[in-house]
Amino acid sequence: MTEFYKNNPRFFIGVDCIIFGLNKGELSILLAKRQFEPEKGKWSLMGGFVKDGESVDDAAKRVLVELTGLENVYMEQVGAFGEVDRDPGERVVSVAYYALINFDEYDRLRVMEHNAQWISINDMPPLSFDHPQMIAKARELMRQKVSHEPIGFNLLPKLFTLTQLQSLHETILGETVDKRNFRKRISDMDCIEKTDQIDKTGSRRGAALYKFNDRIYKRDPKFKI
Amino acid sequence: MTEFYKNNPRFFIGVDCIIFGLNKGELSILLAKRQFEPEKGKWSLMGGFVKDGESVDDAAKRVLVELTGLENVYMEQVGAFGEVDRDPGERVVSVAYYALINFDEYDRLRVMEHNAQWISINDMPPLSFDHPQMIAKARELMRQKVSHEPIGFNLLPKLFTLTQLQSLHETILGETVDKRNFRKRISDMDCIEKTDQIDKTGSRRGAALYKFNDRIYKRDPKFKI
DNA sequence: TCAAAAGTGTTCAGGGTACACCCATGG
DNA sequence: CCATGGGTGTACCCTGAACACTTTTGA
Repeated sequence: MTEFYKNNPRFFIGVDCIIFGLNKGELSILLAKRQFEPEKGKWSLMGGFVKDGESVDDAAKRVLVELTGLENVYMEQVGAFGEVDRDPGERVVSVAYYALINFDEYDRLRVMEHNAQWISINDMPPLSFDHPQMIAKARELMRQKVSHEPIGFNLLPKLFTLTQLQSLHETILGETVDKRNFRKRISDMDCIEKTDQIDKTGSRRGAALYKFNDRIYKRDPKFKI
Repeated sequence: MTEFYKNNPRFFIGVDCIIFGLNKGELSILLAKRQFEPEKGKWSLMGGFVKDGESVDDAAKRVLVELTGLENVYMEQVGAFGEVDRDPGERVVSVAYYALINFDEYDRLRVMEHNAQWISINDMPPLSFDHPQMIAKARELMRQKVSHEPIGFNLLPKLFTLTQLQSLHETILGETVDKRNFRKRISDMDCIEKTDQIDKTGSRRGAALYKFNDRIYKRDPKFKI
């Protein structure tokens, strides 16, 4: 190692995952009650440390797999959080990521083993460290993206009703939208296809199930909701 | 330190600053030819290492002051770059920031002492490490922001002509805009005020000089160009 | 007198928004 | 038969886009 590097200090680098899922129609985050100090007893994002020989992105993916068993999940970096005292235990610079997972597919056992629970974003308990800021920034990034890129489908089942899709968008955007206008925009988009299947669980009448067609989207990546 | 932390490795944490300025009307970045290995001879963003007891944001501000003498500069975090081999010399995780500075105000001497030069973004030389990706992401973030928030004025003199402002926006957005439509939008915004001064350097006829009124903007923070 | 940049309005189309009622079904 | 969510069309407004000529003045 050259002189250039070795006069500088080294730091722990953490990753924190803001894992979004739709729990009974409610946009929720996987949180765990901390089992150890510092901030034992507060709720906390799922995190870990970057290992030797592991990229920061890979560390985040590893944390996600350890907790949910899911690979190839949609993830975005939220940013680095580097205040000196952000972790009262030790100096840790943390890189936050958000992930959008399909609620039907994750490994229940792993989540239980980590004492993690789904908490609705409308019902956040006190959180440790700077995790509230991480979540706020993640939600803002998601909000900016959801209207222009088809990321919302990562949160929905493969087949979904338009009411589910609209409700998800309303939650992410934080505002209601007109049902007819919403459906008009949907029907203008080739990449959202009606199937011949019907969902009978949400209403007596039943609602048509739709699916997102990635191939069509890739061929003509326009998207506007 | 608890067991929880101490089994994890520590890393150098770098900061890299993408310093934008308007050099003779050209959007440019301060770059330095690397004086030492690794990648000696290639061009490089201005960077440094996070020190003990210093936040990551503060490290970026320190690098900016060391190079330009400027404080209270507009800066945004671009993100963390954490690939294992991104720096061939040593494992360094780097957090990139972009800064928008007023070209009239920086300290020429400091820049010279660091062998830094302004290079137009249209004329980028080969850059070291993952600096091209950092610049690309910074430009994308700036592009997203410039139409909705008044950040462009950080790059302009206190008094500027509408032609200068339009040209800046065109450079950042990467597309030309109609002069009349642009000026119509400007005149709709109370926070951009015409002064009674005239710039005679850009044309024979002379162009009215405008200024950005931060107080008015803060009172009614709407902005749309 | 001419080159070079500053400055100025109108028209049109398309997208976005507002809005209310009937349908199908299970209980 | 009724409660519940599913599904549908139109009219208007307004924003955004296109577009060309006159003015000023230093050289």
